[in-house]
Amino acid sequence: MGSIQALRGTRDILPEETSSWQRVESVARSILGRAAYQEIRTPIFEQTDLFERGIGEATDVVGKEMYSFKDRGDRSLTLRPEGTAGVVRAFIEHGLYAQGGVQRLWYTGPMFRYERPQAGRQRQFHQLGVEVLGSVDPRADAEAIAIAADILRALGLKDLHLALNSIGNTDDRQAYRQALIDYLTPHQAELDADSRDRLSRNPLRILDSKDVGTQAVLQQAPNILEYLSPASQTRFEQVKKLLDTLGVTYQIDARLVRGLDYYTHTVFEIQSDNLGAQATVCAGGRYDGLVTELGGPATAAVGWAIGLERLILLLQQLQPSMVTKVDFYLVSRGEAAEAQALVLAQKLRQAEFSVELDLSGSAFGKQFKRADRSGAVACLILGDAEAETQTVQLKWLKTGDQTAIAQAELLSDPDTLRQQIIRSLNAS
RNA sequence: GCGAGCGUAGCCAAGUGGUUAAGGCAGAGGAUUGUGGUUCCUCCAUUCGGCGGUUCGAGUCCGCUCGUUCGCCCCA
Repeated sequence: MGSIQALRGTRDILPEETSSWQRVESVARSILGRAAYQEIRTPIFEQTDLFERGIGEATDVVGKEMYSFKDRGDRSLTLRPEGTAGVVRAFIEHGLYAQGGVQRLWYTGPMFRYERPQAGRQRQFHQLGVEVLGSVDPRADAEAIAIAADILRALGLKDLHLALNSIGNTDDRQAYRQALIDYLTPHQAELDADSRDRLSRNPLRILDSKDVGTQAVLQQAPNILEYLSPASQTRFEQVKKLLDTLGVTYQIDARLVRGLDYYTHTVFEIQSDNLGAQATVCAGGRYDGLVTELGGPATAAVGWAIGLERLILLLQQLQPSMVTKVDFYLVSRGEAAEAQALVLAQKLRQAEFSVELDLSGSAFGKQFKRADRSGAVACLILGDAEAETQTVQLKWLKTGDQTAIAQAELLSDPDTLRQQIIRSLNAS
């Protein structure tokens, strides 16, 4: 192709798809609003440092997936690869902690990671996420998880499962990490190359390797849940009990570790079997250390993010998106009539009807064909004869009934007109 | 970064060495110069992602390249 195309890993969301996106946003917005979450909008790029410190230098996201560049002032900037770091930065920068209590925030927008695109994964993708800052209470974890489940359910999604785990506090994880290294080191030869590599760098990540040999070795590996301190254990028990009480079903997955360094205690993923290799639609957890890590006061926090492309993939498996249809399709021909039609269209719109004005100037026959295809409820016809008398033909496309009516009269009683439209829509 | 598959019109496609690149949808015009969803007619790719090679001859074979899809890594 000689012409310019969208960059690898990016794509256009065309009109036939935008209604799905709008539906997701409006469902999420209303559920979050009822739970007292407030929207926050942060910049799409930040100082590179923020992500390096927040997400962790050893993670793949920071190590090889960031879109980083120098600006004209020689500052290193990065297109945000996830939403939490920016929200926490704003939380600290604006002293939101000073307002006391708990901050419940949500956001949505594009994220960027330099990866090879595949099913459910792009370089520019969109997330909708929440961050609950300022509570250690296990109820905060349970509430956040329940709300995520609510949003997915309200959208009609089924066959999702919630995988849950606790990775404890920093000390717990340190102890477990050592135990895992001790166990795996003698088995090094049986591990796949990637896992062998991670043994020194990031041993926890070996747990979710897809390699069968590695998985076999892991069968006998120590379980992280047995390395939790009594306090961490109690905390995890509380979260589980609260989810039970809420009727949220989950499976414990002791192999579930997340890829970003900031997680502590509760971690979870909501997965689908219908997404190919990238099964996770929503993921999150607790991150009690991140706010201090980024220079703020000690603040406990939980959050999650939904991958919107993946969500919409699932939605479209349920039902193809539908095109919005218009009340009136306005057909006109002849100079005077075309001018009157433009005015009539505007007046109808001001009266809150939806109107599509045919601009083609082609023969009436062609315009009718388009009226039909547009799915409009009724067609308005304005030709020389109507222009002369300031009237318009009103034709109900379902029945073919047609009457002449003065333009002024059409606009004089919008309520009756609206009822007629509804009646026509309901008639099969 | 690695592996595999695939690139023919706006979309779905047939074609697997001989040249006039099927067909369908969508689109444009007409039969019907002011009445749709049916029908009928006409038009709609000097060219097969790009470049180079093999051959008398390439959409078809080979090489490279770009794009895309799926998988690995990793993640939402």
